[in-house]
Amino acid sequence: MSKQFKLPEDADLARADSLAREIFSDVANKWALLIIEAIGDGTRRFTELRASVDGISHKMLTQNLRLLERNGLVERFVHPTVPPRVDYTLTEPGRELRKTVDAMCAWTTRYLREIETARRSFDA
Amino acid sequence: MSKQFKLPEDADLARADSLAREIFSDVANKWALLIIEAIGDGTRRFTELRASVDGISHKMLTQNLRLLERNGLVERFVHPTVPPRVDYTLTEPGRELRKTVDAMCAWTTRYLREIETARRSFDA
DNA sequence: CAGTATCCCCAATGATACTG
DNA sequence: CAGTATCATTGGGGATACTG
Repeated sequence: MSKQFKLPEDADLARADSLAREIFSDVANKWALLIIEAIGDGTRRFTELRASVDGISHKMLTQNLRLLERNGLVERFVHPTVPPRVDYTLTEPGRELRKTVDAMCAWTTRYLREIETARRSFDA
Repeated sequence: MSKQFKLPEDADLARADSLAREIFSDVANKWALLIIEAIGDGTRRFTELRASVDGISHKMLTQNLRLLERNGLVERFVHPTVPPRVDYTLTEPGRELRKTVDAMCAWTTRYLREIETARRSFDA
């Protein structure tokens, strides 16, 4: 049985393990990863993200931004102006995670053709 | 607007782009990634995977294995025996993707505590 | 054992309307 | 503009039974 997460020898190892699974579930989803990628190394506003993450709904964006914020991957700056302006940036953990997302995107591009071919042969 | 996927200067760039999004959606989901991680560098049987991927249902396992097979990330060896025996292994693209999954798992472990802290402060 | 098929239902999601 | 709240819908996903 391969363990997905290497954990420190800890008294409550089981708790840490379940926490790891929980975090992984939060993070290993399409929208969260695409949002992280969209924020990138910049500062993005809500509307910018909405436009930049293709196909995401208003609700999904807020929901996932809250999730990312709660896990400390994204920082939220509310400008006390009217109309309101909110800027999102990645935190250090967020930036680190982004590196792996970058790798996943690169992987997708790299194997695009192979995958297309595999699909065609499978569908036949 | 940041583009998630860097694509070759291609006549039908748009098509490639939508394909990339599609593949990313297939791949950037919890179950697919955990299955890839569970297969690892070995040869795993259906039942082994079922036991190894915590919380996955019979249905989700078959479904995601088919998806991964269709995209050419896992290979399926059916032994013509009775009872049947089916072995799953990662293909080269699958092994490459696995590296990024490994990175994500490592990230999870690395930031476990920070995230836990962030959550607590957020929930307050 | 591995896989398909069926039923069924709850939760995830979209659409819409409203507020500071 | 950014966000919350509410409602309606659907399809994701579980449970179960059946087959080669």
